[in-house]
Amino acid sequence: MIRARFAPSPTGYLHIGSARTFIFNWLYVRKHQGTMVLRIDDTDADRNTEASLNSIYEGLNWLGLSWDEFHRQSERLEVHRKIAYNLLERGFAYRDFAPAAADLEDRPHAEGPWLCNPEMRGLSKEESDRRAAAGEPFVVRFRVQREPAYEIAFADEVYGPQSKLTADIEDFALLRSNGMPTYHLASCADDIELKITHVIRGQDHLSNTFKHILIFQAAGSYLPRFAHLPLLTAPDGSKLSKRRHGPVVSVTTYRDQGFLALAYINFLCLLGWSPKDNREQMTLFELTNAFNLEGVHRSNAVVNFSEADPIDPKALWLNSQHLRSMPVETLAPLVRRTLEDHGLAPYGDEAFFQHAIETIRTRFATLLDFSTKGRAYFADDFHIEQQALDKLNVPGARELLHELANRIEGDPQFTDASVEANLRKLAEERGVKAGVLINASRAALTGQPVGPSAFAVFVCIGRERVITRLRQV
RNA sequence: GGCGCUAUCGUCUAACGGUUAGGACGGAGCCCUCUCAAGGCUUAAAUAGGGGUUCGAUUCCCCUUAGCGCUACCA
Repeated sequence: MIRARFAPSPTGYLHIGSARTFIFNWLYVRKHQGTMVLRIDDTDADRNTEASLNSIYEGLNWLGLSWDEFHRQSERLEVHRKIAYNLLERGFAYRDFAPAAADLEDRPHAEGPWLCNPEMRGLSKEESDRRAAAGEPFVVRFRVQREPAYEIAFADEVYGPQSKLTADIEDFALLRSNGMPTYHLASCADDIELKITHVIRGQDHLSNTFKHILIFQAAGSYLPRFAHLPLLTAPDGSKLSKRRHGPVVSVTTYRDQGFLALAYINFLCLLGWSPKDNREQMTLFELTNAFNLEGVHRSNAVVNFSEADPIDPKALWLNSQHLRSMPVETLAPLVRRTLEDHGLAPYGDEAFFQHAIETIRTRFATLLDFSTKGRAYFADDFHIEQQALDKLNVPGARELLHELANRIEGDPQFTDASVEANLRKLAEERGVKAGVLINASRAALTGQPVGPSAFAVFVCIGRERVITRLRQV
């Protein structure tokens, strides 16, 4: 039985890279009928905020992918400490009474990495116990075996065989001087306790995995399988950060930009993974079936955005593809929600509503378009754009539209074909090009210079409103 | 500095050691057309550099270069 976890730390909103990690975990778990564990890694009290936790939920909820178990590390501190003290007891760890390095920059890197403080590492048990009992603060460090040094090896499901000498691993901290566990300890302790079988996470942890294996082994635990994911970067190859790249790194931005959760998931999946059969647009079902760790890349993927164009064009394209191909019954509630969020109460019944969506969806890229470019299809208080105005300002156009309204009023059929016949006849009688009248009609009816076939628009908007709008210009 | 990872069109990616190096986004052009999309067709665009191994390297090995990650009492 597969058990995988997504373990964000609440130090910001849900990051686009974290979202992809969650999605890959979810896909893997669902494909193998396993258990998805959501674990909040909040052991760093100084940096964690409740606001950030909420924003992570917000992002996760929008994606709409569920989890089966939920845990918070801050509520599991005893589990972590128990393991740390067990390691201390058995000599796999020791107390370091040296004060924390005040300034990291001071640490001389010239002669290689810092490995340990030999004085502290060499402290006798009696001495260590005595100083601890006297209340001296200390950090618990893992005693990495170096004499003889040996090679730690594991096979990453994505990156393949990995190995590292213990001589290159520093005595990392397990417990801070305030008694809180570090990430390494808490993560491994919980992975053990929660019986996690697959650790699927960002590649930034690839080299940390050696430390984790040390902990797993010292704790006498089985080893989960590891799969590391390539990182998502900015176009210049740098790490995505809010400070430098702004809202493009937050999942909620895409939601607010009118993205469909599925399209966004689809887009994220294609970053660092490929079904290898040229498929691009895929449903959740297809993604779940196709997903495998073999298809995951080893090199980082760039999220393609710029200041002028903050959304990756491919994401936008994928969104428009889903927008036009998903079942209209599924899309309709999302559109309604978007309209309502923008203070619009769409008129008409559900059939009318869905017909309007069908009429315009192929030329929209996001849900937001329905409330802007598509406003006239759902409400009467739309604004006529300048370019549309230009089409209405053609000499004689308004009079023709008024006449067209009269003829439509007298048309018992009011179909695509009958409206077209009426319009073309009128144009011919008055010696104007049909196109001019067609464009003017669309402008009057929708406030837009462009849009669907004008005759489809007539039928979509409905006779009463068509007549009213044509007479109003 | 040390250790680790990575390297195919601008971007996302495909290619049992043998392909005219394929697809998609974006770009350009054409068709369709009442506008704009959509759709169809065409087109420009890549194996980082150097050595090996091999009859033959995008593919395997080494070096260089570049990028990224870790090297915290952050995760």
